[in-house]
Amino acid sequence: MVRNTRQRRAILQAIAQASRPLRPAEILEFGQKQVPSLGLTTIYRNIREMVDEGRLVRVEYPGQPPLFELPTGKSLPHFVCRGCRQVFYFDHEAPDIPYDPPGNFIIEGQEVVFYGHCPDCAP
Amino acid sequence: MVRNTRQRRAILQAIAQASRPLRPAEILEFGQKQVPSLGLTTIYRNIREMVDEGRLVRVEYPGQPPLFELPTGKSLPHFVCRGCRQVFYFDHEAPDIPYDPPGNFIIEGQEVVFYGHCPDCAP
DNA sequence: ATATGTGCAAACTCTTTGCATGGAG
DNA sequence: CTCCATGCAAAGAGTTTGCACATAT
Repeated sequence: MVRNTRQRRAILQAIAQASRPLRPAEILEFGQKQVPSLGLTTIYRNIREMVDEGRLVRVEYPGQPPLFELPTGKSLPHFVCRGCRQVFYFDHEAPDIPYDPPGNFIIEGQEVVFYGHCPDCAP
Repeated sequence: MVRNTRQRRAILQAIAQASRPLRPAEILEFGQKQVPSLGLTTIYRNIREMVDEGRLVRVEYPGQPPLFELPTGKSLPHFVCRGCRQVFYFDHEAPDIPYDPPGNFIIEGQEVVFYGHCPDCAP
């Protein structure tokens, strides 16, 4: 039984209104404008549940703490620049790779990371 | 001036002998078989330098602390088990993905991560 | 009424930093 | 003999947990 609390509404609203993925501390900051008593613990507990339910997506950038955003629906390949180390999303989906796994490994999904140089860091 | 210490040799040897990327705590565990006094601080300081020099590669998977491995030259696909969360290497190279990058991005390499269940965690 | 959700403080994990000692060159 | 490297302890980020109180249903 999932309860519809002020806190949960504030958390989702904060993420929905942002134009970029947010850190937990940022969700707290924005959420407290709706519910001033909101605590970090509640943020963590709720984003964890929401990620498990698929209502939220965790985004990881190398060497940084994770960010959270609403699901976009597609799994876009990302690109790590060897110059500035920034991470970019490519906006077209990458084709699946045909791969025959050894032993009894069961492949259920895949992710592709491209490395190279972004336009600003072109060698 | 980089010094060739027992500790550095132990760290590199631990990583070289492993059949999978290691966490800093695992590097410590294996390295202490060579140099019992080896400390975690030394691990962190050295892997950071080695990564900067390109003698070591940092591998990041969502929701996990980073792992470290030697540069392979070829891109062996990694496999992350959704059960035990361990990371495995697959020993055959994955075929390159034909992908046309947007704008002026230059793709120099790629890495593929498969997700699923390993033999021990088969559902 | 009742069980789930919240908020505080404390615990925990991973990583970095300060500083005196150790050892490679 | 000089410095760089090491190891300890402590500090720092980010995250999780224990527990009493609040509140949605």
